Amino acid sequence: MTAYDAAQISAAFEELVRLYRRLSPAGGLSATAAATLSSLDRRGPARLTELAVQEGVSQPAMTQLITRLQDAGLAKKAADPADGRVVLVHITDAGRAELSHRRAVRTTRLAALLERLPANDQEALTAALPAVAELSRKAGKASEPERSTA
Amino acid sequence: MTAYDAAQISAAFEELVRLYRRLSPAGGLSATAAATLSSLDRRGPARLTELAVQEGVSQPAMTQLITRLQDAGLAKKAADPADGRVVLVHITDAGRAELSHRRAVRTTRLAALLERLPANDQEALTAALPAVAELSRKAGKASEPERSTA
DNA sequence: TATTGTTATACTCTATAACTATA
DNA sequence: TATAGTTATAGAGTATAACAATA
Repeated sequence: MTAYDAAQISAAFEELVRLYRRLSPAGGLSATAAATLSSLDRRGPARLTELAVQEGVSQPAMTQLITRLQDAGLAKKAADPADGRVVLVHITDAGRAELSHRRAVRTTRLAALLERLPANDQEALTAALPAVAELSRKAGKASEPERSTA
Repeated sequence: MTAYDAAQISAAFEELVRLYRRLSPAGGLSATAAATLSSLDRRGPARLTELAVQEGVSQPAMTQLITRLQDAGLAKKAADPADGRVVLVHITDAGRAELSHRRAVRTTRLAALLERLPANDQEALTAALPAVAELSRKAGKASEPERSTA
């Protein structure tokens, strides 16, 4: 893995993010809102501070974002019985439905593009999936060091 | 390429976009500003309306974004000699330098993660680069961009 | 005292509507 | 009339600072 390879992969990221934005459905949720909701769906309930760090926004911004999600019925706040200062944020069924809808739209649009790729390109993308998962996992560990017993 | 494969690749996109956001330098430019500047760099001068459509924002929003970029010295507006109504937007040397800096930061951070991946994962990512380029090319040829949140 | 979260205030970025200038 | 862009106004989303409540 040379520095050149890293630069190439980084450039490919730029392309993919641009493509992702084009494939994503319009309306409703901001980028941070969608990412936060997705995190609540994948990882389960979380504290406000935790979510703020995760998404790279300030604590007040996350307070307000969660308030908006709650007003929209997509998330809800609950008290932590063990610590009165803590707010635990949960995704709601409506939140899951919204996420699911957005993913379905994106996937449908992406599938239409993938179909038009040569077979070897399709295979290369599929073959890279475990590497992406591992990369994401390592990045997650980097900025959220503890909390893992392993 | 099954529907399941498409869904998996779509999910991997979600992970990559999250990772990209975390790797990107915080200061200065908004996501749209960075994307617009990058487009001006890659594709050359463009009209305001063209840029607005490309980035999925309104025309007034693009007017203001370009004004901000111009105030920051990163882009400049020029008249189109062929049509008095048209404004052609150019990137400046300072704009290119800013882009270059942002890419360097992102690449450095990404390289640190890539180094810690097993060799076969590194190879799978490198092997997927041509497929990403092709995917991006096909998407570019497809219809107009959607408004992008999520 | 330290941690968790909220409130107050201001700034950036965006959209829609109404406008000006050119074709 | 149609097109390219700007100005006016309002709202969403964000940050920093100051605050309240709990540990």
